[in-house]
Amino acid sequence: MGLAGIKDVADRAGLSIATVSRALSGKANVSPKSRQLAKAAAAELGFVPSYHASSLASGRNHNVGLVVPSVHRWYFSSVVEGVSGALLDAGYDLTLYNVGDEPERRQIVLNDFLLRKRLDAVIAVALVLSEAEIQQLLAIHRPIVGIGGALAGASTIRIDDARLARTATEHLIGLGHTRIAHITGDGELNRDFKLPGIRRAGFEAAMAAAGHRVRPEWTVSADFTIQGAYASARTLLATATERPTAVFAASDEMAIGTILAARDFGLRVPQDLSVIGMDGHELGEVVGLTTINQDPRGQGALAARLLLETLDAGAKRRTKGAPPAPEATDREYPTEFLVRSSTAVPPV
Amino acid sequence: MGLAGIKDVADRAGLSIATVSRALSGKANVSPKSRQLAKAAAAELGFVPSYHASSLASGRNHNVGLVVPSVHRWYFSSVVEGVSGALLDAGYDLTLYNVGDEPERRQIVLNDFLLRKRLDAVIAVALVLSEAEIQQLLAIHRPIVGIGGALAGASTIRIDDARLARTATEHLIGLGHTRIAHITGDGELNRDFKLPGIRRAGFEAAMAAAGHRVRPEWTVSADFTIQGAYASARTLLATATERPTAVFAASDEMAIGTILAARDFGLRVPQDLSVIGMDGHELGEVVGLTTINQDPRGQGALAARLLLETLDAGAKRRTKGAPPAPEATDREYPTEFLVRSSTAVPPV
DNA sequence: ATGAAAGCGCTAACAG
DNA sequence: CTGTTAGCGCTTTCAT
Repeated sequence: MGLAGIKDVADRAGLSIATVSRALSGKANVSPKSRQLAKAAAAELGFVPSYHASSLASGRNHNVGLVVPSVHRWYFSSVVEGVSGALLDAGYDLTLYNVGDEPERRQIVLNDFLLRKRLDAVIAVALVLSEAEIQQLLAIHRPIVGIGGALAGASTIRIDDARLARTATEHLIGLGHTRIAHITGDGELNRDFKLPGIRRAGFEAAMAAAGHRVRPEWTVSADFTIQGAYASARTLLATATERPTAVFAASDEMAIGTILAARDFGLRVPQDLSVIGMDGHELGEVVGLTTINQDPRGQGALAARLLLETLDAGAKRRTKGAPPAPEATDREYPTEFLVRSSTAVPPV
Repeated sequence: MGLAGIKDVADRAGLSIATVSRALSGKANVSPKSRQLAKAAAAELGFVPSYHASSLASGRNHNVGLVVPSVHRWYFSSVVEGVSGALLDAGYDLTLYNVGDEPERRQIVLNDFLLRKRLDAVIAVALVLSEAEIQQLLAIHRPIVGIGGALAGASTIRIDDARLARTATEHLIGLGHTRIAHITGDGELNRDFKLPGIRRAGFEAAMAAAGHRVRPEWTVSADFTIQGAYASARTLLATATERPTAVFAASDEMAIGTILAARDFGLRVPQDLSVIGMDGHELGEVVGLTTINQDPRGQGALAARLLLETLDAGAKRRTKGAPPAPEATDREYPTEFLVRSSTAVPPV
């Protein structure tokens, strides 16, 4: 009990190591009877193959790396759940790299961890990688897929943030709003994470197209959390005169923070203030948030499935020179506009 | 470039493979000059060691497994962040097992994934493992540490949930409340996760000690999310007559859901209803939630550090029979009672 | 269909 | 201090 090698299984089954290996890994050229024998012996001994040995010998790791800025944020943990589920079902391990804010940590992960040949593939979420960094990864023959971020040369799954931000803003404009504020991301975040800028550009494009003025003092930034946006929104809404009639927050979390802040000032949503977000946070339901639902969990699951397909297809080619034809596809993931009760016509 | 083995480095440095191995892994018995040579050659070739080969040969994996019910929930993602940071700093990989609700998945993770000998240790969060399951893990000579859950025979880091729940309830009682409701966890959750029951017991003990009646209809359950508790709290607070004057929610998320529900009914917190939670969710600040702050991130980091120490100490003993003296310590992590503005004396 | 044998890339005694 | 020699536990040709 406890430790049992393939050798033990072979002995117990009265077969050779080679046959047991083939039998257990579902390969062809094994008689039904031998396969039975091998499986029985393995079960009896509680045999679990050493993945190190098997990886070393076969070149397949059954392990994919997932790089995220912070699992503590809603969007990323959603993606992680999606990726995790798909991987677990396929018998793959998931190695998580929670890189956080510090650039050094990002460097270490990119230059050391990811290159240790332990991973069959890597999924990078909302991470802006340089062409060189991507090449470095591709150089070790590992497919990469990006979620929610632009990865030149690698496959990506994403939504069209610019267009959707524009759509969200247009919803407000369509209701008759002209005095619209925007909550965007912090400068801090923009470094490796240019999404706030993209959504902001969408907002500004919609405003410009409608001929509405974007007031600089009505574009405030926060850290993409409820509490951060709450604080920013309080500042935004503090002055009763010259108050916007609507807010487009660059994320649902920030939209929710805004709604909480509005309530503090006695502002009714949507009668006094309309608020729209983006992403599809579960909490949006509770506060009746109008939003555009992207399904990060689904995106994660899709990314994992695509990767697994690629890996199954490419089988083994470890020593070979050519990358497993990444074929860099860029898919747009479907979204859903959810009109709930946080948006309405502006007050008269 | 791209692929370079230790052999290439040895050739380039004019040293033997063995010396290069020693030099690069910082071992003793290498002349400064040789070490320099080896490092230079490695750098020039962009050599990154294969962890499979190295693990297979040395028995050390530089990889710890982390098992959590759901990274999507605040508490768990906090722990993951803590563990991740400590591990990354130590050069360790983190393999994440997000087991979710399905018992089958839990089984698979426990019986297959964790036994694949890829892990040096495992951290299990809020997971109730049977003695047999723990023994199975210990049998493969891997230390286990549990966070927030009872693991017979393994080391654990946890808070005294029963006592703290009691303390929280007593805070309410001390303010003069007698009509106190409790929001506990779903039956669903109780299966592998008996924390709700423990906190509930603490609540009931405090009530009994004070001679207050625990009304069955005032103990409602939810799924430990804001939105779930919001729904449950709406039911609880719906009837204006016979309404509790205070609520002790078994988690901050549920306390926040309760506060949101209260607002919907026009109830002011704390004037009309006092609410107290437990855990230390960041969002608690925004709504002024009185709570008991446990620092899950810190707990995760601590668990990881303890494990790393054990691993460094035990060095190698792969083939040896005896476990690396787990010495099953059970530490209580410090907490902090945070009185904010969601609790006050009951309405007259 | 099966077994023998040759590694996968590195570490760890063991001699020098 | 350094090189030589065995493996770590599997997978995989290659014969049979």
